[in-house]
Amino acid sequence: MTAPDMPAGPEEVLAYDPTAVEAKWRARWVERGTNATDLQGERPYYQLMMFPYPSAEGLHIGNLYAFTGNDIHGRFQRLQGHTVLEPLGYDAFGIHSENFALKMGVHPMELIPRNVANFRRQLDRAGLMVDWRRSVDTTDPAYYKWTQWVFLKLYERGLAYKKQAAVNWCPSCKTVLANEQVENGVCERCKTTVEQRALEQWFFRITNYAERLLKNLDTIDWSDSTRTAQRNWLGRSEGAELRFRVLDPLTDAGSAGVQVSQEITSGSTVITVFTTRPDTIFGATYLVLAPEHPAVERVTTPDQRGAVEAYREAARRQDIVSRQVNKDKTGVFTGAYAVNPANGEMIPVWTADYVLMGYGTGAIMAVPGHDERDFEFAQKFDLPIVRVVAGPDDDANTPLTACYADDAAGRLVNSEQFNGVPVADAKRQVTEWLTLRGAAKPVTTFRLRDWCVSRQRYWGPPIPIIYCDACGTVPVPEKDLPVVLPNVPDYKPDDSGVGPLARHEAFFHAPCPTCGKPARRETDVSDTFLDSAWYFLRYPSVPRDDVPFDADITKRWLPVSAYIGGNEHAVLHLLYARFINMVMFDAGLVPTEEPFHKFRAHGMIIRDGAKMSKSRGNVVNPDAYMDQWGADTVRTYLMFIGPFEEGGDFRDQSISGVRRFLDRLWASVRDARRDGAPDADVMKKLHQTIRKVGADLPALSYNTAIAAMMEYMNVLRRGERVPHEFEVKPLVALVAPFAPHIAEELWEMLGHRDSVFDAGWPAVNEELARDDALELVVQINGKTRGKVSVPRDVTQEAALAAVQGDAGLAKFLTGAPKKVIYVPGRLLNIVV
RNA sequence: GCCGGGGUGGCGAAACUGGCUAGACGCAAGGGACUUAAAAUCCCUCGGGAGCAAUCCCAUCCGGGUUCGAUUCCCGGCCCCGGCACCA
Repeated sequence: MTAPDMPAGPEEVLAYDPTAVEAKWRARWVERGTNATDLQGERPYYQLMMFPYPSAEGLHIGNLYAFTGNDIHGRFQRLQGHTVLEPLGYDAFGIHSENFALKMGVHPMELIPRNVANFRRQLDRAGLMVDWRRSVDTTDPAYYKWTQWVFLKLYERGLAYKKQAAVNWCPSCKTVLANEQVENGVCERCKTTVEQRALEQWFFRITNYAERLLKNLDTIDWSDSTRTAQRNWLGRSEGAELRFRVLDPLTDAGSAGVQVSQEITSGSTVITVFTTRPDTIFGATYLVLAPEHPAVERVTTPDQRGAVEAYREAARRQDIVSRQVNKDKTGVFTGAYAVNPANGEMIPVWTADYVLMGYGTGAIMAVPGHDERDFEFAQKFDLPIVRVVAGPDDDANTPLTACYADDAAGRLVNSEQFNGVPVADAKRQVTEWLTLRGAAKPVTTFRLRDWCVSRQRYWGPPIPIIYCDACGTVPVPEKDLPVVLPNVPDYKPDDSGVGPLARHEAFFHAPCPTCGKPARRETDVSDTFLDSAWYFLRYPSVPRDDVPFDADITKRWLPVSAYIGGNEHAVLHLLYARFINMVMFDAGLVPTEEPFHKFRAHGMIIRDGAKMSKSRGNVVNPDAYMDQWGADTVRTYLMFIGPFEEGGDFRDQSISGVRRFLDRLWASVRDARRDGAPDADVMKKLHQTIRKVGADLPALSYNTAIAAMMEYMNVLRRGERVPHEFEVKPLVALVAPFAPHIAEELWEMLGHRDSVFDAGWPAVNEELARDDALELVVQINGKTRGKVSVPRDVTQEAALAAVQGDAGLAKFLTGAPKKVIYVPGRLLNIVV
C-alpha cells in the first residue's frame, strides 16, 4: 500500500504532469479520429502550412513555430464551427537531401524514410491537428507520378519547352540552378561561385503569365512584404523598343558627317534597344550591345574584330559573380556606327558586359547624361555626354558633373520640338513621334525570366520525355506514369553536364511510345520547386490513385483558406505555386486563378538576440524542451514571445512563466467549486477576455491573446481565491488552440465526454462584459490629470460638473474653461 | 543604391481608427507572508530625477512640425534586420 515510490499525497497525484497528459491525448485523438477531417463536412476550411524538408537534424524550432501558429489558427477555425483540413507532408526531393546523402555515404532512398520517421515522431509530440491520412511525400512514386503529370500538362499547353541557354552552373553541386537559386553570384546552397554554361534545358513559360501574376497581387489578401517582394521580382517596366539602323561600312562609306536618311531601310542591320526613357533619345550618344548579342558579329568592322573577339571570349569565360558583383565598366568599340533616329546623328556602337543579354533586347541606347551606368562608362571611354533633361534649377547649358536621373521634376532641353516638355509627357510624346516614323514601338518588359526546371541530378522526379530519332521529342503517355526513379548505387553527379541517370542503361534506353523503336529517355530530373508548386492541390485527394486531384473535392476545398509560412519563400515557392495553379485554372481543373487567398508570413525565431545556427551552437532542439516542459508549454511559449508575424527571441529563462500559467489553470479547474454563484466582477473580466482572445486569434495576435488570458488568471486567483467552475470552464476553451492536450484533459475533468474542439467557441455575453460605470479620462490643457467615474451615457455638461466637483481635479482648473473637448466614452479635455 | 519591417524599462514586449497620468502580460531583481528549512504558492516594489510627504519634473532613437492632446500623423537625420540589385 505504501510503496516508497508511490506519490506522497493526494496533492501530488493531481499535480499537472504534461508527460502523462500529452501521451494520453495523443493516443485518444488517434483512437477517436479527432483529427480526421470529414471532407464532406460543413463549412470547409483549408488551413495550409508549408511542408518541411525532412532534414537529418530533425525538426527545427522554426518549423515548430510555423506549425504551431498554423495549428492555432486551424483549431480556432474548428472551434468556430468550420470543418478544418490541416494536412502536412514532406518535401523530400532535392539537392539538399542528395548532397547530405552523398556526404554521409547513405543512399537517399534509405536516408529519407529514416528522416521522415523521425520528423513524424517529433510532429506527433507537438500536438498538431493534422489529418495524417492525407499526407504527401514528394519522393513517393504515388506522388511524383502526378508531378510528372503536371509537367506533361504544361508540355501539352505549350508551356514547357527545351532550349539551349546560358545557364547558371554550380561546379560543386554539378547542376544548373534557377536564377532564384543564385545569390550574388554564388550558389544559395553551397556558396560556390556559379559559372555560365550553355546547356539544353527544359523551361516553363512563366513569363507568359507575368502580367496576370502581377495584376492579381492587388486582389489577394497577403502580407504586404510578400506582395512587394513578388512585384519587385516580376519587375514590370513600361518603355519602348527603339530601332537604330547600323551604317553599312560599304554603302555608307565616306558618308560620315553627312546627314543620312532617317528612313530605316529594310535589309540593313537594325539594332533594337529597350528603354524606359524614350524621352532621352536626343541624348543617346552611343549604343551598347551585350557581348552575347548576335548583332555584334555582324556589325564589327575588320579592324576592330580582334579586340571585339577577345572581349567576347573573356566575357564568355567569366563567371557570373565577377560579371555581376564587379561593376567596373569594361567594353570595346565595334567600329560600327548607327543612326540616332531622332536627330540623324551617327553614334558609335560598343559592346560591354554591363548590358545583359537576358533582359530587354540585350541592347541599349546609352544616355550618359541621364543614366548612372552610361555616365560612368562614357567618362571612362571618353564618349560625349549631352544634357537633354534639365531639373528645376538647371537650363540647357548647365554642365553635367553627374548624371541627372530624376524623371519626376525634369523637363526636356536640347531636344528640338520637345524642349520644355515634362519628362512624364515626353516619354509618351517621343514614343508616339518615333512610332509614326517606324522607329519605335511601346513595350512592357518584365524582369522575370522563364523558369528553368532541368536539374542534372539524381534525387528528383525524372522528366517524363523520350527522344526518338524518328518521332522526335515524345512525352511519356499518362498511362505509363510514373517514370520511376531507379534505385541505383551510383548517383553521384559529374562534370559532364548530363545527369547521372544517363549512365544507367536500363533507365536510359526505352522504346518510343509512338513508334516503338528504340529511343532514349530524358535524363534530367525536375526542380524540387515543381514538387512544392502543386502539393496543396494533392492533399484533399490523397487516397485517389487515378487522378492527381478529384474534381469535386478540389472544387469544395480549393482555394486554400489560409496559408501561413516563411517569407523566405516569397518569390520562389509562392510565385511558382501561383503560376502552376493558374495553368491548372486555365485547363479547367481548379476553381480559382489564385491558390492562396490569404497568406501571412510569420517572423523568425532568434535565440538570445542572435540568429540560430549550428556554428553558433545555439540551436534549440524541440525534443529537449518538450521533455522538460511539455509540448503545450513549448507551443504556448513560442506564441508568447513576440508578435507572430514578427518573430521573437527565444530565451530559456522565460519559459517558466508560461508553464506557471498552465499550472495555475490546472489547479483552478481541479479545485473549482461548484456551489454558490460565480463572482460578477470575475465574470465581467471573463467575457471581456473571451472577446479579446476571439478578436486576437484570427489576426494572429497570439502574444496579446495569451497576455489577456494571463491577466484573467490573475483576476481569477487574486488573493488565493478559489474560482467557481463557471469562471474557469470557458477559459479552458480559450486556451485549447494553444495548449490542446491540457485543454482536453481539463475539459474531461469538467465532466465532458467529447473533445473540447467540438464544443464550440464560448460566446461573449455582452451583458456581463459591460462596464456600467465609465472611468472618463480627464485632461487639463492636454495633460492627463485623472479620471472621474461617471455613467456610460454621460453628457459633456455632466462630465464637466463631475470634474469640477472632484477636489483632486478641480485644483487644476485655474480659470474658466476656454475650450472643452469631449470624446464620449473616452475622455474630457478642458483647456483653461 | 532601391524596396519592405523595425528602434519603447535590466530583458521579451503592450498601447484599437491620435486620447484610459506610456510600459499591460511575462522573465529577471528586491522585500514580505506561509514553512523547522527549502521548493511551491500568495502579497508588495520595480523607467529616471527631486521631495518626509501629498506631489512635481523628465522620459517611447535624434532634431523640427501639425494638434487641445503624438509611441501613433508630417518633414529631416542616425542606427538595426530582411529582400532585391549593372534589369536600361
